[in-house]
Amino acid sequence: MTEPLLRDILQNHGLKATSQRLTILDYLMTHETHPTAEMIHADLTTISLATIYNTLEKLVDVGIVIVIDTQKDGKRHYDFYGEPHYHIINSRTNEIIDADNFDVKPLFEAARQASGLNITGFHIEIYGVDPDDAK
Amino acid sequence: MTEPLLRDILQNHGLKATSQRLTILDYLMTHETHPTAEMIHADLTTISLATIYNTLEKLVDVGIVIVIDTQKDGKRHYDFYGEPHYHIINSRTNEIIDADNFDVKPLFEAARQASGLNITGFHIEIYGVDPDDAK
DNA sequence: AAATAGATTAGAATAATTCTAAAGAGGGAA
DNA sequence: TTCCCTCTTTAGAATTATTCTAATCTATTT
Repeated sequence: MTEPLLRDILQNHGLKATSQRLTILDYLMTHETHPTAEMIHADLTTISLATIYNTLEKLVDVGIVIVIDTQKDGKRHYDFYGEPHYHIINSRTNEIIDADNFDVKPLFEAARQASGLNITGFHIEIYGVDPDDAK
Repeated sequence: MTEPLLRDILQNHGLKATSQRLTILDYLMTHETHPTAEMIHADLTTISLATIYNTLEKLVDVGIVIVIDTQKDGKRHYDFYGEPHYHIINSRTNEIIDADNFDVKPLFEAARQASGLNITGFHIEIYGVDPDDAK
């Protein structure tokens, strides 16, 4: 991704555009691997692990990135959240697939009715298994 | 809850009905607090923390209990999952509300189409804020 | 260019969770 | 009922993902 645009994304969300943040954001936008902090650090070795964590926290706070806890490996996975989407997780392989072929408006309305809250976001994980996996 | 039924729940899922498991399952079924392992241990002091963790893992494996990661306190919260439902989380207070006024069939069908997997379960967390909270 | 609020860093600290290996107990078989 | 075997429980140690510290650096504003 071109640098000026990444810069704008950060600044539009009130974050200083440091070189580390530009690098990490670019990494997240160009990888569909749903990486952990450690995985990012393994690829971006010049950035300290503390900065990886700090930056991810900021990006999550402003809503650019979301956290997925697959609850299988005890680590948090991070996902660039440019367009709202949901996740389909293969229970055998733990592979995470992004999907957006579902309209969340009815769900939001149901949640508003049930809680009285103004709905601000959602996380959806759907679990499945390969049809030809034995049982 | 009456003991024989708890026993059946465990045995129907292939788990031995130990007294610790009966106690923990009863606790989960009678508390809507979405407790952490530590919270359960604080109330059931005679059961070791390792057993709390071991038991929760088993209950999650067989699908009686699910994990909610609110991603706010770094701890896993556990929820008896007798009837499928989704969660509405107040972003200010981190309160977790159970709700079931939503039909997941269309979502399951969308996920099946997107992934080709046989869908086995779901986790949905909807985030919201109190309408009269300032901004 | 200077000022400053915020960011980065290495390394230490924290704490949730998992592991170990020894002792105990369900539940099926006879 | 009693035996037996496999699975469970336990205390405490170990692990490790994440957070903290406090010193140094830098992006942005004036």
